[in-house]
Amino acid sequence: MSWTDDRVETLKRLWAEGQSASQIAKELGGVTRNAVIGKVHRLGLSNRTEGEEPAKPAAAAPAAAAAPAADPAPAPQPAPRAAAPRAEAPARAEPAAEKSAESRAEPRPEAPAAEARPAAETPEPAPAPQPVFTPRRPIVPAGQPLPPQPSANEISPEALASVREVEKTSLKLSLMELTERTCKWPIGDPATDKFWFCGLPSQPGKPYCEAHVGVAFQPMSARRDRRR
DNA sequence: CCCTGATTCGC
DNA sequence: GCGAATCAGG
Repeated sequence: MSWTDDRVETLKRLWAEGQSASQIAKELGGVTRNAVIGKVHRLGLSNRTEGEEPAKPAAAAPAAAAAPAADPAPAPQPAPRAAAPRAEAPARAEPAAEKSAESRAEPRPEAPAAEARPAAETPEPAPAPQPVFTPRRPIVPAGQPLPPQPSANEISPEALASVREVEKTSLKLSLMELTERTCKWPIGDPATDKFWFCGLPSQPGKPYCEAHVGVAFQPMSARRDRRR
């Protein structure tokens, strides 16, 4: 396979989305992750710190240089390995007044209809997973602002939200694409085209990714526990 | 071990 | 330019 204009375009897009080289390689097909990485570098889009120059302070000034008067940068801040890939911010005017909102407490990132279904009864979680375009967010681990809730046995809303988030970033693999290390959690309706498998890295020895392991392996039904 | 990207270097 | 091999890290 060669790097046709089309494939390069796809590469750029996926890379910008934050997909890993191996994932991109798999989607493109016919290339290895090395090829992808190599191409990425050749294209010069290895580091996506757009709008922010790496600021390579030419600290290698010859010793002959006299006293630099005032030392400006006291904290060199060793460039972090690789900035987390963030989605393109919606180019918007930035009113200075925006700052006040900064102190606001976050009103909870997502709160979709967290219908508490009967535990791990049915594997089909999302009734209608719309193929919405995801801006590639780094999976919020759903912290733990809410300690213990009523039933410690139920799937927490956070967990459900987390799962939904994860499913947005699922690789949507087909049956054939599943391997021993991809999450095999089914998403969507098998009777329709909107069906695929999660495909995210599975937990070692488990059939599902971390998020799905969490909802798949419940400690038995939460209800009817009081029975004695 | 699994994975990640980075780099090298023969082709 | 390409990408396998290798390196370096998580």
